[in-house]
Amino acid sequence: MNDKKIEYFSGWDEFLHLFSPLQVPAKTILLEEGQISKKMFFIEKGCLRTWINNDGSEITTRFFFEKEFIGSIESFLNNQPSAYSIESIETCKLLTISREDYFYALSSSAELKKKMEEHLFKRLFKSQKVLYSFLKNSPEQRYIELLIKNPQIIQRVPQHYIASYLGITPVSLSRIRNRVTRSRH
Amino acid sequence: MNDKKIEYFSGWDEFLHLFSPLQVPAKTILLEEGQISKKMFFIEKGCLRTWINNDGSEITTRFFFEKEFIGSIESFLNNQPSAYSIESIETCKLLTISREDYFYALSSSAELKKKMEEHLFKRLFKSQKVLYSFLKNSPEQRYIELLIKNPQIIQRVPQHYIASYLGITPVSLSRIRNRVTRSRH
DNA sequence: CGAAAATTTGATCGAAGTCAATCATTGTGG
DNA sequence: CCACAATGATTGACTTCGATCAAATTTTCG
Repeated sequence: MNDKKIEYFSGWDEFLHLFSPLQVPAKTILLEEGQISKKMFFIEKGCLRTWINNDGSEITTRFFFEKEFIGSIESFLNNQPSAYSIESIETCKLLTISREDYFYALSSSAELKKKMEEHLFKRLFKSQKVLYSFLKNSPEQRYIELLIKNPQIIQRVPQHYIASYLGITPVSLSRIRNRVTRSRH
Repeated sequence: MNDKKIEYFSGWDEFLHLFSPLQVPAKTILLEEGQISKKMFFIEKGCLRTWINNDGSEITTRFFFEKEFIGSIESFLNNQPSAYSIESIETCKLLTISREDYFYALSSSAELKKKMEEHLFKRLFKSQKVLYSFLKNSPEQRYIELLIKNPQIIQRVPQHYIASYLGITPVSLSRIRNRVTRSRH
């Protein structure tokens, strides 16, 4: 592992040996809804999504990109079935760590433990903010917000995933895109 | 304070002296959006709501009832402006605790600290579940869900607050209620 | 009781859903 | 590397449902 990787891992430096590399093609399911999460993944390259099943149709709940950790924390921490699936969107280079090693690292480093707590906090706020956006805004407004705040999602992710993330159908998203780009002519 | 109250407070028993009682009439604002939270409230009697401002119109984000703590935890913990306001819906009997005393209690009791962490977790999951409900369900389905899972909200809270909580207008909620009760005839 | 607030009802509009067809892009095997 | 199949995105026609504006009715509360 080179220095660049180490930089991503502030706090994790001394535990690099606990991670093992994993390369997966697009559309690989790393964790299935209902299963208990045994691993966390650090994304070196590529992007992934989490999704929940809704009567056979998939609803994407979040996207993840380079330098982020992805995993079903709730499942991982409480040893409970995951509420969602994790799937690669692109070919991904990942670093995986087992449940045991993850907890070992956390228990060995107060710094990591604190980071973990902060991370959970941030997720809570983020989740609240997304919810507020649903309460406040129309699908079109949410799309425009995404376009401004998370352009890489628009650029890298297939549209039908984005549609379900916005709570609408691919057909409606296509029409919204048409409206929006037209009005910016 | 009688035994009944103490029972609500499992973990807080030894810190009862840090709380002071407060009675407020309906529609009293206990914390205003943008201000830094100085207090947490334990609800002995009554119900309250949190709400955010959206271009002058209020959007209710959550309801709180007896035996719950209410406060802007994010503001409280990080000493930052609150994202939402806190307001009584009914006349309320509250127990208030200051920021300082709250932290003092938490630092004195590992049990309380653990409870606090678990509480934050639960909030995260709850927030996610509500978000998933918005992604999966129509306003009508969300109303029916509320009717089944949180009947006391329907019973005790004025409809226009519930409407904004569901992400719709009071007019639409009235029509949904009409449809739903009609179909159950 | 009477005023204010909340809820209901009516009419109309617009945006998202659905179904279906077409067009574009991607990816795979010969 | 091309051909063709599969998948994804767009467009059209139509339906449904929530938003809006306005008025009427009911409830709440001083």
